[in-house]
Amino acid sequence: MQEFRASEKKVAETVLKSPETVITKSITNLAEDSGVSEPTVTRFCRKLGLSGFMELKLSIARELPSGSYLHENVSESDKLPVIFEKLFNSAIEALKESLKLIDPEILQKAVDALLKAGRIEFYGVGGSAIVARDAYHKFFRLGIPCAVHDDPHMQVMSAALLSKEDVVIAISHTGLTKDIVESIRIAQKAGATVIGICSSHKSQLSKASDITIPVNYKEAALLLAPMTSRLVQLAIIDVLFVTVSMASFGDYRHQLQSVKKALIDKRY
Amino acid sequence: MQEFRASEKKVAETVLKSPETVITKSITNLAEDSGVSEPTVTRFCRKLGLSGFMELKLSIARELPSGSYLHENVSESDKLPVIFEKLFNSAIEALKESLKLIDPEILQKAVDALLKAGRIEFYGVGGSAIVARDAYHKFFRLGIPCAVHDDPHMQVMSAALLSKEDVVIAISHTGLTKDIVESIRIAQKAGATVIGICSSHKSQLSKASDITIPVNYKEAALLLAPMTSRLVQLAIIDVLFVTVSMASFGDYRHQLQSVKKALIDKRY
DNA sequence: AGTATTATGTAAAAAATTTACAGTAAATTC
DNA sequence: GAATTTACTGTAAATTTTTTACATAATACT
Repeated sequence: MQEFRASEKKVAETVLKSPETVITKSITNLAEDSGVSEPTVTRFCRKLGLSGFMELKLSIARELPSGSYLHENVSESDKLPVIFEKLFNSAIEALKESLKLIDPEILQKAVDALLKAGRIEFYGVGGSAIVARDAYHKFFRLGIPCAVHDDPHMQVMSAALLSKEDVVIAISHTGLTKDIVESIRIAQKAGATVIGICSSHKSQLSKASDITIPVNYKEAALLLAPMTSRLVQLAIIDVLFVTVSMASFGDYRHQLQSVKKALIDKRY
Repeated sequence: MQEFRASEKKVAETVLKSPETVITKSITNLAEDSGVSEPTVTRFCRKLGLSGFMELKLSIARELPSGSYLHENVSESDKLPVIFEKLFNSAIEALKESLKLIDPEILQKAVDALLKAGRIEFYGVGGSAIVARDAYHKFFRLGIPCAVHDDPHMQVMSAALLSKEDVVIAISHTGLTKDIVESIRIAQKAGATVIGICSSHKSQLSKASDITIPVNYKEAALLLAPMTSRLVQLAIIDVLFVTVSMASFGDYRHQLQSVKKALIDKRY
């Protein structure tokens, strides 16, 4: 935005105001609406690294969500096909947004901690317990000593036994769950590093964690928030897991394969 | 496709062959590549319900995945930012594809069965146990008698006790897990309706189930398949849950609210 | 087999986008 | 403080792209 000249800023504002209408407009239209001339619009596009106005429209179209019913909550009158579409679309949007908003640097920090970890514990209660369990189910296969606790009492007991190299991954949608925050405080006292996964930057959990991975804090459809943010959380766990197993120079490869082999007889 | 004329089919083929290149082409280009004239391309667009070629390009751009690394597997040399992008993109693609491929009619059948259910049980082992548990965690809040079992022995015992109005939701990524198939056979013998959620049309689970919800059978990146299909499974559970709670005329509304209230003291 | 209808292409017109150029405003230098 | 230069923006023309109108070829039906 700083790089733009006065007239180009006008164009930028018009585009940002309603990107979805720009793609239907012609360059003359957009120029008029912004109070500038056509070549200015072209110059604006060039400055964005695009070949011209045509490409601008195309790249806006690509960014734009494909479905209808965007950022809409489900309502009681909705029938299944509509709920289906709304729900899947908001999940897709949440993942897209996270892809933009989550800083890979933070994830890398989390991975670094996990690679050094002597022991990894996953804490979550209620709905977040599922995510914790999923994480456990993955990391456990690498042969790293792991534990998952959805019982706050087990969490505090287990946390007290951790040591300096150990890592706790704490999951809470709101980041306001008292039990979880208490558990990680104890883990930290014991010297462990805490990775927090939650939806709010300002929550107790993110303040208390050593590394915070923020999920979906731009959520629009409130009713669907817990569902979509949980999908994002799971995807983040996947990223951490895949990166950890790749980063350790194939050390874990035969660990994973032996686990896979053990399951063969369980299938048709 | 049937509606198209010979020359229009040529255009359709060219577009389907590589949609991503069409958006960079001009109408003359596309006409040449398809061996037809420009107006034919315009006519083709009109038949699709679009105003012209311009709109075709835009709507293709909208459909097209935003990220790079499409349908690519993660490889050992990948660093975290790349893994992050690949994983999230394949999750997004999987959801988009499911949105197109899953027939709402089938989901509706599942909902109808669930609405009539006197008791709902969720079965899954290994990685799918997480999905089953998540489903339980949702439906249980509606006040419907529910159970989740990841232990095959518990599954068969519990299944034997079911009756005609009861429903089992069985989850298996491959659909080939012996234990699950055995469990649902017993549930069916007891008279229960079985809803199967799995990735293959031809799997044992889908054959054995009364209602099969297929997930992601067009998967490309094999290594990521279990991760992405699990996200889709969870999203489907969400759809079933939301539809069931909406469909019952708000009956469940205060059930959900009392559950919510019960949790207030657990937060800051 | 001839007529009618449908399908496709050619050429011209219209629309949209870009380029070249000119004028104005601002900034820098003397 | 004036002059010159540089940067910014608009006008008009040229080019490209897309669409429309019309003509011809092909197919089907009587």
